[in-house]
Amino acid sequence: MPELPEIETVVRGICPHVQGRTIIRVRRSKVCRALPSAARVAGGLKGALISNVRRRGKYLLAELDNQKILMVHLGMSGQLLMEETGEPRRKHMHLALGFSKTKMELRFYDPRRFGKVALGTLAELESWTGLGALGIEPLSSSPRQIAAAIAGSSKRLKTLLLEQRAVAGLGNIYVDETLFRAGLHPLRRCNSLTKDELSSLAREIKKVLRQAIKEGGSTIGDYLHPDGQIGSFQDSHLVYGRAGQTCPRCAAQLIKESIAGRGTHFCPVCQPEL
DNA sequence: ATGATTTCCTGTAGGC
DNA sequence: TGCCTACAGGAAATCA
Repeated sequence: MPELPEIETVVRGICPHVQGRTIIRVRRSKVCRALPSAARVAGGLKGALISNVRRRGKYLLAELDNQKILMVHLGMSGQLLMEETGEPRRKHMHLALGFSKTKMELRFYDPRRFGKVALGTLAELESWTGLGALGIEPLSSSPRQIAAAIAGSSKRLKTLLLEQRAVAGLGNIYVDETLFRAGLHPLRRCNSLTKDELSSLAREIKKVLRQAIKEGGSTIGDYLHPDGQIGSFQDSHLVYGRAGQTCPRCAAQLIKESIAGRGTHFCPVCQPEL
């Protein structure tokens, strides 16, 4: 499932291919989920030049020269791939952008269709999607700022971190990995953390995300780099997907239970409740 | 306000 | 091999 490190990898991967290029061709599928509508998005993209590509939380934002922004959220199974125009499309391609001066096409695949595409001004995108309610960017915030964003809430750690409203970009994998590394039980209330625990959590969030980006993200199931390569951070997962195995820190068995509606992996010994 | 539950979807894995 | 069911989950909507 694409989270902050995966989106960051996608942004870095497609930016050199599309920045400064004009969109000369748009293809879309009937089931493409787009705001305000697939037809409006396709029409609005044609002829526009992409001036920059950046990331906010798990949203990819391609800024155009006409004041509008193409926003892509990969949802669960979305992929953005650069492929040659002549290369046959695989199943579930929802959008393809062809550019001037290159044979490479930007293709959006999304089998499970939890992804989203939108074209509008920043203000429009913020009102149409969760983009407007995003919390701070963990990688451009200090540990103190991250700690402050988490500290006041009465919510459970797992719930708050999945919500995107306090801190943006973490999903199920990185929340579990971060909480394990900080030695915190996912059901702990945010406002119950000591100063040291908050500080440790904030530092681990940054550390995990930075390392994951360095390793090209986690490929679990669908996620691929825009060039088709897989990430390798899954090899560095300490708890995610390792239920039943031995904790890398102690002798205990890692467990998985449903918390905040998500499969949650942790060590009952290293991450004590209360 | 919070939290639990449901919805959207398809591919994959498991049982038989 | 094939059929069936359960499960995975990001974000938004719904309900208690």
